[in-house]
Amino acid sequence: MEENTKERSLNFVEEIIENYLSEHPGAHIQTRFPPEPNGYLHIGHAKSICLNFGLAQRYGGKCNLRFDDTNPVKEDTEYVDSIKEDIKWLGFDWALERYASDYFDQLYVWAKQLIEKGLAYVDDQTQEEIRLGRGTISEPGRESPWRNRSVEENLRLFEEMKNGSYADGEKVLRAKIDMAHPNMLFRDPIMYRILHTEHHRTGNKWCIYPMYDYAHGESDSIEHITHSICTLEFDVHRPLYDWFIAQLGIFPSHQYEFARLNITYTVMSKRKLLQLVKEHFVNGWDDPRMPTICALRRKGYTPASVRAFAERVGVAKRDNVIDLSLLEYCVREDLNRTAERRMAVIDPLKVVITDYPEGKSECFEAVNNPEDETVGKRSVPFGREIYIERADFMEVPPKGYYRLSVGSEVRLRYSYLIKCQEVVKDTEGNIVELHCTHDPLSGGGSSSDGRRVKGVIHWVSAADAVKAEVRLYDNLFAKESPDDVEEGKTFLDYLNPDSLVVKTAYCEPSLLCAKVGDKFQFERVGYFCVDPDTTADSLVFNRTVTLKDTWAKLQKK
RNA sequence: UGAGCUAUGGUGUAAUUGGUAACACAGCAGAUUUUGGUUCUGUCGUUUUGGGUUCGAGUCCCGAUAGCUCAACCA
Repeated sequence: MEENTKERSLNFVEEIIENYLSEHPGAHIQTRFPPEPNGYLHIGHAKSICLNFGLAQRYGGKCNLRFDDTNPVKEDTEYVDSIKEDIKWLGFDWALERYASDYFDQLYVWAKQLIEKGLAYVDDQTQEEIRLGRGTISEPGRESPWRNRSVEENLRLFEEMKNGSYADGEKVLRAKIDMAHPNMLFRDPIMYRILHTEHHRTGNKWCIYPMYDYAHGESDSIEHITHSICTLEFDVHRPLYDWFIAQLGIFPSHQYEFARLNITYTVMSKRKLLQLVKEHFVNGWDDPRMPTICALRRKGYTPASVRAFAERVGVAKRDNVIDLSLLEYCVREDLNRTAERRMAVIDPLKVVITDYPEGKSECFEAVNNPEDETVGKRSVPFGREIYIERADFMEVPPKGYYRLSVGSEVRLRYSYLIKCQEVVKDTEGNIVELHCTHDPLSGGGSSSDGRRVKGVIHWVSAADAVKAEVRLYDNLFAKESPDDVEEGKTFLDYLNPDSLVVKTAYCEPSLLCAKVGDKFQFERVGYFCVDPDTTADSLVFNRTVTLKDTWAKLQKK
């Protein structure tokens, strides 16, 4: 992919890989992206996807997609499908599609081997007893009374567990390690629990299911994963990951951890995202305000922009919070190059060109994309009555304002120079209409006398305007770090009440042909894309991101 | 009986592995511009702290401090 060829220094994972490659001449790397199919992927996963698949591409290796489906109570094929769709949309393809559940038979055999080696036992304690027995962070745990059962008894019990002789929670299989270990995970971790639950792939074949710690390393090993890359919170799991592989004597996969992605003005935890959806603070997983991949797609982000973002945030081990502005920069950078320009008025104010003949109309040529001549030009109709943006007129213009005001002249983009002569107000004093005159010699380009006008505003012919619903999105949260909650509050208290504003816009008629997913720059306003809610007789646009607005910034000061 | 991980401008990430701390985003100022967009130029500002080793330390050593992770039959 083009952005991978750019020169830049190596991140720490790439350094590890280059060392590995130089120490193993002729070897190739194998990575994997291992989501649990229990929810939708978000931008944090996109970073992981770009890392795992990107590394494989860059170093001539392979990357598998492996669903970590060891907990049937939370998982579903619905999520499997959405995950695959998102990865493909991002522009990646996996070598092998695998499931941890593909390995249930092998995992069961290995568990019996560990029992035979005296390294695992069946524990009859209740969940509560096990929890208490584990001790705490500063006190050692206690050994289970069932810890020293014979190999034969453990083997028999484990098989009975598998055969369904026990109810959920009655027994577990535990690794026999060290109940006083400073790493809590080594205090006889649970390897298998009983779950009489149908699995989305194995159906009712199994009623015992392996835990993450027991399944993950072995699954990596089976696939000969050379570099098992995960996020920092799994750091404490690595010794256990290595322990199982060592005890079994199987292919030595190795785990490396990087810091997960955080972005300002949003949350990234699956739990919180689920709550936003379930409690209808947003309209589903693909609500464009969500940080999910499907939401970004719907909002109008391009795969290339998300990839570029993943590349720019870097890979390191320290906790980080990326400025949302970087994500926005990435999508603007891409869309500026690729999105065709159109004119649309979001907050309309009618303008009558009083000296333009009634009933007359004409067309002006407009450049589709100044960054890309190959996409040509289009024709935009003009008439006596047009709409302009309310913000493009001010009765009392502040210093530095060079749009329209009474007596001032502006350029209508691609069209005439107009001068405002009169403001028409309703009985309450609201501006309802502007009366302007035009310079008939200024159409499209130069002015008759070479005078230059600084202000250029966009417009739409009233007679030809196409109405569209535009959904203007802002940050979901009003607080930069909604995860940092003050006493007595929750992250929900920081939701931005204005994260979605819906307006009816007047669009130039060429937009009538726009299809779902099409992306445009509405000149001087922002990037927009056609939402799937669009029907034959109603156009709906999502605002992907605004244009940079230096003027608005100046005004805030 | 606590263990592990991490500390570099506002935010991220680098630093040829001990040799002038740089790049991007954000900010600020200006130029260009029929988008207050784009582009271009300039500018602001950085090694948590205290010792030590060394001609020389962001990098090595020792000690503090701060942040994060771990006590699900979740992943």
